[in-house]
Amino acid sequence: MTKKELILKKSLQLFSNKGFKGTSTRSIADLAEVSEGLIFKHFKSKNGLLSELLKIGASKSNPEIQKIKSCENPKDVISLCIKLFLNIKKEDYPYWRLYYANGFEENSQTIGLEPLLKKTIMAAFKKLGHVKTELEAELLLNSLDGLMIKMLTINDYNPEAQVNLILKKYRLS
Amino acid sequence: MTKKELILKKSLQLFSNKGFKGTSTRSIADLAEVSEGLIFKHFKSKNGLLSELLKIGASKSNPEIQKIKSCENPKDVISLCIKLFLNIKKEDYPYWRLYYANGFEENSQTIGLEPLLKKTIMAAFKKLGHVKTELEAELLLNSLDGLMIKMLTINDYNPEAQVNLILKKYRLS
DNA sequence: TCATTTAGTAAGTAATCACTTACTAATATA
DNA sequence: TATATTAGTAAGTGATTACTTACTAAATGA
Repeated sequence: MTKKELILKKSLQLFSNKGFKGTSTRSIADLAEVSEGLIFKHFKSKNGLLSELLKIGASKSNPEIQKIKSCENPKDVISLCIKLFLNIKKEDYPYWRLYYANGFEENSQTIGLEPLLKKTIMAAFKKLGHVKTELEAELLLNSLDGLMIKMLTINDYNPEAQVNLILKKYRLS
Repeated sequence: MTKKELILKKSLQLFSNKGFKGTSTRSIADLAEVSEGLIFKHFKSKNGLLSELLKIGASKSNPEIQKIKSCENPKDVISLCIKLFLNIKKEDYPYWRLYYANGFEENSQTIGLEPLLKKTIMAAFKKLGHVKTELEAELLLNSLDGLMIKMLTINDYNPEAQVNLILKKYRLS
């Protein structure tokens, strides 16, 4: 593991646990055992480091999202969205925590899964004959966001029972 | 309005918009047009000020919660929980933003409406003959938390259509 | 091989942080 | 009215902040 990768790893850990503003570049350097200057050599600024982390995290979660988007069967689309949680690895929790926390910051106009999946879910509901597709999509996304936040916040929370219940409500199990 | 009240008002505004860690005591003093020292005279520390704000906000929202808790009819309990959003005044949004953002901080083991309403909702579902009352209560709370976060994050978001849709799903409209 | 870029550091920088001190003016209470 | 408490401020405090500078050592490429 290069020192650049070490900085990325340790800063994700700290940002995710103590928050972006609650983490100093000094503490990142200490934990990664590199000089503080190296952070700025590689990422230009603390914000640049954050952007890089969000970019990497997004690209990691992209295949999963793409799989849903390219799905023809609308029932499978809904089903896969609901099951999304079960496929998120523990090691990726810090990224998702960062992603959600970032939605609470100034200026952000969207939060959670909506920008990633709303259009796809709307299309699926339309295929299934629903009329108010936007409202239905938002309802599902709100439920999923609520569950996601719980999963990311509470230690060792197992989302499986909730996932099964939601599947049942949508008659997908 | 006393200077103490001014500090409370302006700090809530800043904490809610820029986050607790993103707000300096200096900036609070500037906005409230008081000396920085006065903040510490009244609230001992920056954290003490935050606690006071959360305490005031909680006491403000308490009557609404108590009304739900003292409700005999289980259908009314569920209905009132869902309609909770419609009764939150725009002026109280900053408090709720602070409350939810605080749930994302270190150490917090709960987030959102769960600590306020879970037991009450479980009891209501039990009265209505549900078996898996905890799962059902969590599902409802997740949906409501998701909606709440959206309402607090997105400017001028109107939750009414979502509220009506959720009421419909629970056959309460 | 030699010049240039890259990885890396130690030791700064000014600005900002939460908080304190030492003080005055107003207000309440006996 | 005398005394004690409270409200309020100006000017600090040392520590920490994100970031820079000036410098090596290693790798790379023509």
